[in-house]
Formats: sequence, structure tokens, C-alpha cells
Amino acid sequence: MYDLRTLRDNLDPIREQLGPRGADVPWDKLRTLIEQRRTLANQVEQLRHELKKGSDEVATLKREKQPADASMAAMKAIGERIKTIEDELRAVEEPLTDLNLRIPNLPHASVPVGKDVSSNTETRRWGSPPTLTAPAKNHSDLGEALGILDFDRAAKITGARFAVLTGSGARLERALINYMLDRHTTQHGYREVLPPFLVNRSSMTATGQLPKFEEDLFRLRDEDYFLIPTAEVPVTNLHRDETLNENALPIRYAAYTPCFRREAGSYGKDTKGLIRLHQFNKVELVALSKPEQSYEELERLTGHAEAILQGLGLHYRVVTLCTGDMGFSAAKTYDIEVWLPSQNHYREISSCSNFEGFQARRASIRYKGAVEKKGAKTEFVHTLNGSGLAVGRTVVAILENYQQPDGSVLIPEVLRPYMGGLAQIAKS
RNA sequence: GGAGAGGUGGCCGAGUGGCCGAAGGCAGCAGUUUGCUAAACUGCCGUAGGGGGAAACUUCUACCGAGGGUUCAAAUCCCUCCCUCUCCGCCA
Repeated sequence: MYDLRTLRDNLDPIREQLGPRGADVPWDKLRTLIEQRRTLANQVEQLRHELKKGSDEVATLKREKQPADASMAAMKAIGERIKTIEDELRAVEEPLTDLNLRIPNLPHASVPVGKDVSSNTETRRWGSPPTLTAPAKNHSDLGEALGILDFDRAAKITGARFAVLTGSGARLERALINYMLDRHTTQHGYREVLPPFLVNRSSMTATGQLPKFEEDLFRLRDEDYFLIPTAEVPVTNLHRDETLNENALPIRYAAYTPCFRREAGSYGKDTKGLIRLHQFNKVELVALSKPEQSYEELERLTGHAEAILQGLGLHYRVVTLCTGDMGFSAAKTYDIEVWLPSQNHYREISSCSNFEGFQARRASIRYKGAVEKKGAKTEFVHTLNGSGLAVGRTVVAILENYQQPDGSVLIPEVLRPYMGGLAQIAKS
């Protein structure tokens, strides 16, 4: 969503900067609606001014016990005109707001231009792939053989794209959640949040999931509530409709939540295993910062997500997404991709984005200076978030990268305290 | 789920049709007084959008939970929805 005045004055530059991202925006219609809205709103304002003056006259006349019928009749006519024009205004504003909510964010100048994944750029790598003495097995075969993953029963009790973890598998998932949260809260300065997993339509609109991507979400039948696709939604919305004090920034939250996604349009992709599920666990990092510090904050936040992989000893690379591959709300995104031996390539395990003021405008999250300065304007904060990390995919990476020739899996050192000292998952 | 009460500015709280963007108080800011602190006194003190001005500022419009309606005129009357509180029931 854009400020209407900004949009009106910069429609062509915005269109140009969005490039292919703005391909499905009906620009001419948008331009027409903006102009119509302006004209109608001006008319309504003027008429209301007349009405207000006229009504005051009526009040004066009545107080002085003088006849007011003529004024009343005139004002009635104006009132009717206002009503007519207001209806027209509504008929313009509704589609205008809807269109405005469907325009994606502008990419930051440092983002590589391109139309798909082929234009993403690798920014850095850490570590190296493990040396396996036997051919790499994939995580679902390993997990099923170890008796810690059960996809058949998950399909029975729910359906495709769900998983059951049992025994050391369930404990590994829980250990990872705790390890991630502990590091982010005690070493990286985040405040832990445990939010609702269902949110309302306003929250989904504020962070950009709605109105454009409703088919990706699970929605309750009897209430207008949605299952969260990421903790980004409830956590960013903590401060919706608030004006924060400048001193409070930056605000950093870490939240564990399950995430629910319809995965519409991904039929046939990653059908096996834990990679793409309708429900998965994630520890999410969310930050609110002053605009001038948000890119510094993005680097920091990405580093915090990387620190988890480093702690676990997992090889990864960081990729800067190009303009065509970024999500709707993002101004800049780094994907962190972990090495998966069975696939012999990197898979996304975290996505860290700066949304600049895009979500903050939709959510009305602003800040103002601590000391009231003359001309100090209340401004929108910048919002950021990143996975730190997707827990299920971390389990995948551990199973595959730490697999042994006998089918057992070593537990990374840092997790052992969270696993009751367990050093290895073997078939029991 | 049933019954009742209520949502007004940063906070408390008055306002049941017009002179109300809204009394009064608290907090905040500026000043006077004061040996210091405190107190007292005076003034200022909401947000958003449009017009004018280099700016200080000025003017118009909107906003009293949200959205509709009645009326010349709505914080105030009517309808729908949301939220909070109290009691009862149920429940982890």
C-alpha cells in the first residue's frame, strides 16, 4: 500500500521501478481512480462546509425564535447532494484501496534486477559439505528406518504433507526450538514471544498476506480467522496502530510458532519428506527499527540466523534474491540455503527481509522522537523478519549431514544438552 | 452458551440533539515566584488530510470503539458488528 499522494505524484517512476513485479497492476485504472477520488473528496469537503455553516445559522435563528424553514430546506438539499457524492466516493475508494493493497513493495537499490531465481546472486558461503563415506541417503528414508519419522500414519490421521515425529525425532525437533530460542534471547538480544496461532483479517492485511494471497492460507469456517503461515504475522502486528517512542527502537522479538500453509500450486514438488508440509515449526526473528538503521539491522538479523547454522556445524550459503524472486512485501531479501547431501544442492532454510515502511504503513506502526522537537514528524518504522530457523528443514539438514554409514545420525554437540546427553540417534 | 454493564484526548473523567474537538483533573512542556527541593500561580498542551505562507503560522474537512441510518444539525437518537468488565454455566 502506498501513500495516495506519493502514488499520484510518482505513478510512472513507481511503475518503472517495480518492473515485472508490477505487471498485474492496472496502472491506468489506478490513475483514474486516484484522480476521481480527489475530485469527489474535494466536492464533499466544500459541501460539508456549507452545510455546517447553514446548520449553525438554523441554530441561531431557532435560538432567536425566528423562522428557519428556508434555511432548513436549503440544507436538506445540500445534505442530499452530499449523500449522492459520498456514494460515488465510496464506489471509487473501495476499488482504489483494494488495488493499492495489491501493489508490491519497491525493491531496494542494492537488489539485483532480474525476473527469476537465475538472477539471484550468491553473497557468501560458510563451511563445507560433509565427507560421507557411503552414498548419501535422504532424510525421509533415514528417519523412517530409524523409527523417528512416520509419514504414512500422518497421512492417515490428517492427509498428505503432514508428518509425525516420534521418540528421538520429536525430541530433536523440541531441542532445536529450545536451542534457537535460547541463543536468540540470551546472546542476540531478542525478547521471546509466544503469540496466538490464529489471527484476524486485519493482521493478515497489515503484513501483506491479504488481500492478494488468500488461497495460500488456511481459514476457519465459522470465524474470519486464519492459521498463521509464519510468526511474522502475529509478532509484527503486536505494535499495529501504535506510535512507539524513538528510544524503544530497535525492538527485537524471537518467536516459536507452528506455521500453516496451503501450498496451493506446489503439487508434485517436494512430495516426500519434511521439506514442504502444511504444518511446520519455525523460530522467527522480527525487528522494528528506525528507517536509517534498517539495513544495518537486516545484516545483523541475517547473521543471527546464520549463527544457528554455524552452531550446528551445517554448511550453507547466503543468496541475495533478485527483484523478480522476492516476496510481495519485501524491499530486500537474503535467503539462507543449507547444504543437503542427498539432493546435492542447497535448500532454503531461512529467508531474511527488510520490508522498510511497507508493512508499517499497512499496520500503522509509527514512532516519534523522545523529546518533542519542533517539526519532528511521526514516521513509519521499518519492519524486518527472518527465520531463525525453519525447524523441520533443520532436522532434515541434521539427518542428512550427520548420517553415518550404518544409518545412525550423530547429534551436533550444541544440541546434546537439550537431548538429555544423547550423542547419536540409532535404530532402537 | 445465558444475563447485565460499558467503550470519550497520553491517563482519569464530564457531556443525552445545535454555541462541543469536546468541561474538569492528572501527567507533560514553557514561564513567574523561590536560597535548593517542593509547592503555588500563568500560558501551552490530540491525530490525519486539503488550501495559503520561506517560516512562525493560518484556514477548511474528518475523527468521541468500527460501519451504516434518522435529522437542517449526532459524542448524544436508531440498527449491525467488534472489544472490555461483572455474574451464571461449561472447560484445559
